[in-house]
Amino acid sequence: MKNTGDRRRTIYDVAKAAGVSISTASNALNGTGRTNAETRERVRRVAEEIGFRPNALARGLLSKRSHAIGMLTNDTYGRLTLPMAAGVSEVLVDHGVSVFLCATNNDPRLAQLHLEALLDRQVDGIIFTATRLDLAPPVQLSRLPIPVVYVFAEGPADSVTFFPDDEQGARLAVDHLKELGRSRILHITGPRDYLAARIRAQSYLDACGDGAEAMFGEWSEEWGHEAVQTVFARPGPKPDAIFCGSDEIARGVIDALRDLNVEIPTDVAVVGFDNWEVVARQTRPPLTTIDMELKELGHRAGLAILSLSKGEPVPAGITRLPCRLVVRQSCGSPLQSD
Amino acid sequence: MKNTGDRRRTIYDVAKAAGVSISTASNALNGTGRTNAETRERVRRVAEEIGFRPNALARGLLSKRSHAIGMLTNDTYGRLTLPMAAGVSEVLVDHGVSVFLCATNNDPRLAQLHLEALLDRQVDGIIFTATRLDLAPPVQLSRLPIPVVYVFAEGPADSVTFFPDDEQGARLAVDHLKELGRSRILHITGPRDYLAARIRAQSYLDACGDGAEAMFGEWSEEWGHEAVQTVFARPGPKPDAIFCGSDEIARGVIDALRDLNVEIPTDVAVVGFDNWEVVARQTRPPLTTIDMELKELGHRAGLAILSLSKGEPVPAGITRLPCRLVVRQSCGSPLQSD
DNA sequence: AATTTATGCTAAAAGCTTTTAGCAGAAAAA
DNA sequence: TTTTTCTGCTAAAAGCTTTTAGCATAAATT
Repeated sequence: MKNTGDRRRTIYDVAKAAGVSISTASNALNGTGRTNAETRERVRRVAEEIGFRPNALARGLLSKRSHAIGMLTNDTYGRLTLPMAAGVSEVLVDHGVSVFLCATNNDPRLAQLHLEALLDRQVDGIIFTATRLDLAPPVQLSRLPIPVVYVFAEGPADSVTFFPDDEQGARLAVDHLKELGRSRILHITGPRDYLAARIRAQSYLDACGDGAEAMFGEWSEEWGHEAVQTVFARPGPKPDAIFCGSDEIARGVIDALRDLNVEIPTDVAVVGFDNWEVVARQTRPPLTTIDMELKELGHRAGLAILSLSKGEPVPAGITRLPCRLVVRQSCGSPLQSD
Repeated sequence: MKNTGDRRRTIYDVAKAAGVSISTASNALNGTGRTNAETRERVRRVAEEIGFRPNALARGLLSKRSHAIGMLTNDTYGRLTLPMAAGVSEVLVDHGVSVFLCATNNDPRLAQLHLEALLDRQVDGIIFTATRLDLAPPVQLSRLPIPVVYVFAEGPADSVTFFPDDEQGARLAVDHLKELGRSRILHITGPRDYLAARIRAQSYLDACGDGAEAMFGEWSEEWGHEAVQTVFARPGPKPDAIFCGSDEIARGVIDALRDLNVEIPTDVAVVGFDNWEVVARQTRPPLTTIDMELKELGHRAGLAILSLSKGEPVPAGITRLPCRLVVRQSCGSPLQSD
């Protein structure tokens, strides 16, 4: 008597098969109202048998909660979005909440279209994410009737926002280098107009004090390569460690150092930022780097939007989640499996 | 009289404001039934004014079509999934269809959970995607009441499936090398138990004939590096071109060649596979490679599931979409901007 | 014995939309 | 004039669930 595939079973089918009314069936299944234990069991058994599953549309229509949220991203080739989206999805699926993924391509028309579709679908909330921390969303998200959470993206002043703690991450890198006895630490990072780059650089400067130098450039291997060549070509003392603003830069740095016959980590230790495994694992030697815990960011954002959608209070403002140091072999630490 | 944010406007509000019945309002808005042109315009204007947008839940409940689909993936760090998902989303948003993203992490329990949630939500179809072509889905997808499309993943024999055309892609690479006058072409690729690796290798062998050699190993830079060392250490003629099974391998190959002071492309030309920009653009010289057109795969899968969900016929079986040669500088072609 | 309380169930409404069937009135045909 | 056709609208049903209000019956209290 399993569902024979002709059409989905409804609670009406359950009620009929169990010989009770629809309301009793509903009460029995949800544990609401007053039901005899025996009836309750019977209804549940019957529901199980015929393969009844409540229609989420009907349920959402009534409760005005769709148990779905939208995730708006402007990143399409992103190593950032998918780990976060997976984190969101992972933490919400156990609460019966599904995630609409909307890739806006940074196109305002597309963003507007997606936003309207999400509202029409009565989503319980929206998570906005971007590839840059300081880029405004391509669409007006502030006066919405549903909660919005920003993750890896800047929202209005009083919004709920999650960022990786760039300052702490940078400190983690510098402290690690210092603990290993390095004293002349150089910082090579991305463009100065990226907030994240500025924060990391400032944290590095605060930690290293006099003689510290932050070189801003591009988020590319090429820039890392070029910066190293510049530094090693000019007169004066050479660094014994380089803290890079991204793993890609670190990769360029490592290549350039090898070209110069500088030993890693003996002569110069290198730390990256991102823990982008496919890069960090493949450098020679494998790269010690900072992980931004993207999945955890997704978890937190998911839980926040869940609370907000239930009307529970969530502290507004920016929450910065700690980064994690991933030790590989580019700093001369005791070799350890990763 | 714009929506003041207290609650969403319903068609009841439209009807009242326009002084007509609910059915007339619905007919006017959808162009169904018989309506006077003047009334129709008035209703539409009023709807616009008060910011009415139909509730997708109610609509879906009635029509039994939710205008949403699910995308099931077992890849979480994927450079593959997001471009495809973006392609799907992009092509469907204009048809009013939204996409649920479900990351299964290759965990059958999670996959089952997601699948049930999707069915409860009455999705119109499911797109399954994986990181490997020949991996079975972690959950039973065959006897579902809704259509399923497989993309970059293997489905049952009679299912609708989209793959990149690995054979054509490999041929593209080999032909390109031959046209440039290379004759001793070597193939370095991933593990033999990957279907894609076998297809590409076979295509390469067919095109190159006698003396061709396919070396199977890992999908890693390290393997590319190691393979080159092996080949150049042994006696006998050396290749004048290397076709790599992935951009990562190509990267390792290029590094190893540089270590051996072999000039690229003068002595050896290199072609990759993936057009994974962040790798292919950063090698020195930038890598000529094969693009699998992941976004286009997403487009096609999206259109296929759309047709299927409307009951329109879609040819079953495997459709292989052509790959594209991306010329950069690792083969000695005339330098061109990319 | 008469009244109150508790128990287990059900009918009906609500949530929002689309579709079906059908009702008046006007215009056209007989 | 009477009958038919057409036009423009509306009431009501359907889609599936949860919740509210309430109805019998049995048990407990006065």
